Amino acid sequence: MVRKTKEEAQNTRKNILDAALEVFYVKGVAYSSLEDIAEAAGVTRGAVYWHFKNKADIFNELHGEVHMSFINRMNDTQARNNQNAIKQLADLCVDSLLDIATDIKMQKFFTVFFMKCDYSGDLATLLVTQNKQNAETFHIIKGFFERAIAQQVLPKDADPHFLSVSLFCYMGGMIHEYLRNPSLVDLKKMAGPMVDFYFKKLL
Amino acid sequence: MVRKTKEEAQNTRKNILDAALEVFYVKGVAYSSLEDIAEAAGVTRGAVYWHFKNKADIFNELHGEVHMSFINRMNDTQARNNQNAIKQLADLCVDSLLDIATDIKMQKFFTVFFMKCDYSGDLATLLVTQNKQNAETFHIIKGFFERAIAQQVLPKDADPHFLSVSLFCYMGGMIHEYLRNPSLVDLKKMAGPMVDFYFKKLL
DNA sequence: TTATACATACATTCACGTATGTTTGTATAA
DNA sequence: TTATACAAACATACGTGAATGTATGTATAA
Repeated sequence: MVRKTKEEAQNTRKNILDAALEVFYVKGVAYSSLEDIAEAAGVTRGAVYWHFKNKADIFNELHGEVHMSFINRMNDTQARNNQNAIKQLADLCVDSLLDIATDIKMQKFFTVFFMKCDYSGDLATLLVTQNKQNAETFHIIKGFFERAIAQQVLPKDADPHFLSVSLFCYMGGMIHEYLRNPSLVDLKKMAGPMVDFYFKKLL
Repeated sequence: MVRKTKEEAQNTRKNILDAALEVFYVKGVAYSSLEDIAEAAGVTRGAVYWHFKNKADIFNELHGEVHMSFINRMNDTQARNNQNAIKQLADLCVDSLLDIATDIKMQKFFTVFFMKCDYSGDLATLLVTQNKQNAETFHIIKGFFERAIAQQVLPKDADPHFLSVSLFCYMGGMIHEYLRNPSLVDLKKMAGPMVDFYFKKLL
């Protein structure tokens, strides 16, 4: 039973990626074999090697997916640039956090990225990729602050770079701590107040 | 050439731990074999297995060391509890960040913990341990805020729990981002301003 | 017909845990 | 005090399993 249609092939590819996320989440990237992934996807390693070069390739693909969804969301928000940029940015932060707090797949993604992965060997290049993608995210955030200054929502002497860095660290820390210990940082309840706390003194 | 004295034995044990940190930092915990560590320490796997149960045991030991040094520092600061608690806490944060920005061994420690380790399998229990230890750290931080309220440095309606959580996330994010991309978050220069930025909101 | 989309089979490597060997500090009894 | 027994502190050797990448087989969509 082979030679599926192109559509079917794309489907098994997607199944492999979905299965990989699940296996990575449960066993960790380092301890997951391609056999594990294949089994979870209902195929053999042959199929996995047909669609992907190796484990790192699969992991890269997963990472790209998440990054894209976040970039798209940010650009969508940015597109409506008539409103108060600070409010837009604050809403964007809260929405993102609530998304992570709600969407189980997102949680699995970030848990894998933060805690179930050793960024060494083949995966070391991903750190470089992540830095580039973070720079992209960072640049967009900076844009919000710059527009806020132009809108005179922030004072002229506000430092967009500094603000972006601090916000970036704050957000990353929240996501990380939430995933590590949801009972300590209950994002569903605290996302709003936590973000407000950051933006409070800026206005 | 065997049966060293007790003192010598403790020394090789320390050598193994030092070598392990180095190997973990370069190759990642998941991709480091006990042979790698033994070779770096100038011994054989026999010595490693004599002093430690397995790789996870070594990693646990390393983690405990770092945690202890931080707890000690916090308790030392806390002991001088005559001063302004907020100022103490702020100084503590800046000092810790500068320490990490300066001490290469610390950087290797945290780089391994954040990016060179898959917390799965045998290492999964470390997440639980870390949570307990974080709770300890968290409790001490909370104490600072509570004393600040008692000192009337903070208003009575300030929420120590909330403040501790946000500070904890902020600090963790800074360390993580610094290690991932030192050029983006230059801790040596930004540690002071970043911490000030947080505490400014409180006063 | 041919390349696609896999499944199956194979060879190799590597790391792990354990078992065993060896030497010598060290405690104890005579 | 010294001889002796024991166990500490490793090194070496062994067996095993597991995962990897590739090579090959095969049925079918295009």
